[in-house]
Amino acid sequence: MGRSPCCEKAHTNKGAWTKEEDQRLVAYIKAHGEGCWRSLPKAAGLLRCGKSCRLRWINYLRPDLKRGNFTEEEDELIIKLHELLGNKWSLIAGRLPGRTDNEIKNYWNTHIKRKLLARGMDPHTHRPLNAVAAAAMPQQLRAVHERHFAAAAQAAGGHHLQPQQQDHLAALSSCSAEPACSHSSDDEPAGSATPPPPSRRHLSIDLNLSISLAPYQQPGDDPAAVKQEAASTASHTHNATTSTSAVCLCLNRLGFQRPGEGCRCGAAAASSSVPMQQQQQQQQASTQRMFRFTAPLEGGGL
DNA sequence: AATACCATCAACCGCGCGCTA
DNA sequence: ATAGCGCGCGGTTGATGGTAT
Repeated sequence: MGRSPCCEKAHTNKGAWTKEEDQRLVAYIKAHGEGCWRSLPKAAGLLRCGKSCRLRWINYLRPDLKRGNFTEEEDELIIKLHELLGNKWSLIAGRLPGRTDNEIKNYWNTHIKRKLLARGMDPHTHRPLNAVAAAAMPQQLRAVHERHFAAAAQAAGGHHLQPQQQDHLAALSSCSAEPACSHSSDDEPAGSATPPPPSRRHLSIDLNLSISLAPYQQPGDDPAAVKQEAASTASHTHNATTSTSAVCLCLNRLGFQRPGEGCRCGAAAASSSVPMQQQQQQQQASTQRMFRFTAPLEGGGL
């Protein structure tokens, strides 16, 4: 199907925003709230495209934005989340209060990429740049590595994984295919022959992730409904693998717009019978809640 | 002082997804 | 079932400021 332009481009301003435009946008959103970006420019008296207004608000004008440099903790968190999620900047941003996807994306491209390269890491794969050596990792060494990781997960408590889930989790960790753990900090050159205890290596940053079997089922859930939902969830993640196992990432403010989106969170999806106003209130509250994010594991299932 | 080069980041663009008529 | 719309996302671009020569 054809696609209509997002707005009338002939009569819109482009480029940097003026102070007056900012003030108009802020005043309008304060009065009427976010949303309806397409009609907002006209209503607010702005000669801007709706998308441009949205971007300006989200990336620059929102009152809850944290300005200033990224901390070392934020750096490490971004690296870890990128390792898990890839270039899903909005999801990563959901884990960093006050930071926007655009900001993180820019920061990644200008700072963190270089930082990882300096560590001898590939910023895309989070593996050592010497991938040939990594591929030749002896099976025994790999097994030892994975055992370390599983033990650490157990020691961390709360996550009782099936052996194959442990394998999957280990596979998610770049360490699983590395001759030596390369999650080195600046004072630890990559390629050290003896991997330090995984409990420190892998769990030094609490990502608040939980592992569970998909679909996430609450007591009292109708099994048929759960089954149906599992199918729907799989179809919008990675084209429905045959696997039923999933990594369920319980992320605070992961980026979902509605309760229940992406997964059956304990916070519960808003019922369609709930009045619109109540749903909106729930939606607002939900941004401060925990959500679960499901994605099928690589390479099949249990 | 002038110029070139580089780094940063705000903003734009195109596309995909979900919703609805 | 399908077309159209609105929104959000990720990649890219371009303006600007800083630094090196």
